[in-house]
Amino acid sequence: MNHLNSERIPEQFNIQKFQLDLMTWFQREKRDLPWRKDRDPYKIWVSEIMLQQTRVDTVIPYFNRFISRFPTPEALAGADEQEVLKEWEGLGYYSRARNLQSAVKEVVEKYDGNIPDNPAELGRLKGIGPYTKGAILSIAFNQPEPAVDGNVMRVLSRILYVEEDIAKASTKKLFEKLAREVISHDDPSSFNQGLMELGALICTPKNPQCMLCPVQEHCEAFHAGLEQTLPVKSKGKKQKIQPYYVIIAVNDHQEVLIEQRPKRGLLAGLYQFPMAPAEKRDIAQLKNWFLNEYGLRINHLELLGHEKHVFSHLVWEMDIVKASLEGGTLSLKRASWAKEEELQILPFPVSHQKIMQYFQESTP
DNA sequence: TACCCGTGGAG
DNA sequence: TCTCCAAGGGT
Repeated sequence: MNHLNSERIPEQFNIQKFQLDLMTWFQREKRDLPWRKDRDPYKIWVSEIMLQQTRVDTVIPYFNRFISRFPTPEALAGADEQEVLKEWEGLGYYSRARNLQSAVKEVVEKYDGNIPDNPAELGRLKGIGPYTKGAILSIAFNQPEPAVDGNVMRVLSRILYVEEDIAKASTKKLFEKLAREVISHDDPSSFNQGLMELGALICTPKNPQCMLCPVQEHCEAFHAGLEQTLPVKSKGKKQKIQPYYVIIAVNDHQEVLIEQRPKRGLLAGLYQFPMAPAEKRDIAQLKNWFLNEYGLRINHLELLGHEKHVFSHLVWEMDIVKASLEGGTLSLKRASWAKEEELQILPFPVSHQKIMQYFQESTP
């Protein structure tokens, strides 16, 4: 059905020399990163989860704080989930944090705190997919397992002239086969990290620095003058726009109304200010909606401003309104009143940290 | 398979 | 301002 692996490797491709050139360059040029100070599998694991779809510069401070707070699998396993989410606040893709803690708990319970060093057990842990499994096995345990991420697909697509669409999920399997063929068995850690480091520093998506490339002589795309056209990557679809009213409701004690988001889905388990879908909803309907949802009567509404927040797959257009409530004790539902100090302890998504600014500026 | 799931930086 | 993204995984 599909071609044999060897058909994808050019006849004249010198695997040994390629490995040597790549790893020699990596040893000389590798960045001094916090998770490269030792080979603690736990730290490698945490770093790999944080680095998923996230830039190195963004991760560094989060990694340092996280490891300082949870230095061992036992420390993370014993922490409150809310505390873990607070450490993850602002990093995005929050299910990573939940899955990481869940998997670490399993490691502590089933493996006495020792991270598994085999593909089967490691790959069964929550949040560890094919890439992360290979990264941990190669970097922490020096096993010759492929770790194919976006960097590796881009680099190998150019080196070996692969024209398959790297945006398709099925294409990753092809690159895993190719990586398995060219990986160094002497130093799988340096080889895999070298491939990724090359993708991050030299073989970049736009304007690759071929003149500085340590494996230029091995690169099919460069020889063809087509390094700019590879890899082939189809475009994603546009984000859907969602309009909302975000309500800042303050009581007589200068407490503000907040709620926890559902345990599943977008921003799961994080806190937020009440949000009303604004689709075809006027002020009267908004007051009615608020009464139904929270059991509180709005007296007057004041528009404080507008914020746009862009997610990977959707956009929130938020009108921020301050609600003055009718006096007296009413039957509060669903949400709760929070003091200023609680807002600092609970995890909020960045979109609602923006709202928090409005609250703090409106109440001296 | 296609879609869901965040954020901030670069050009 | 707009587009593309950055060391993916879950469902």
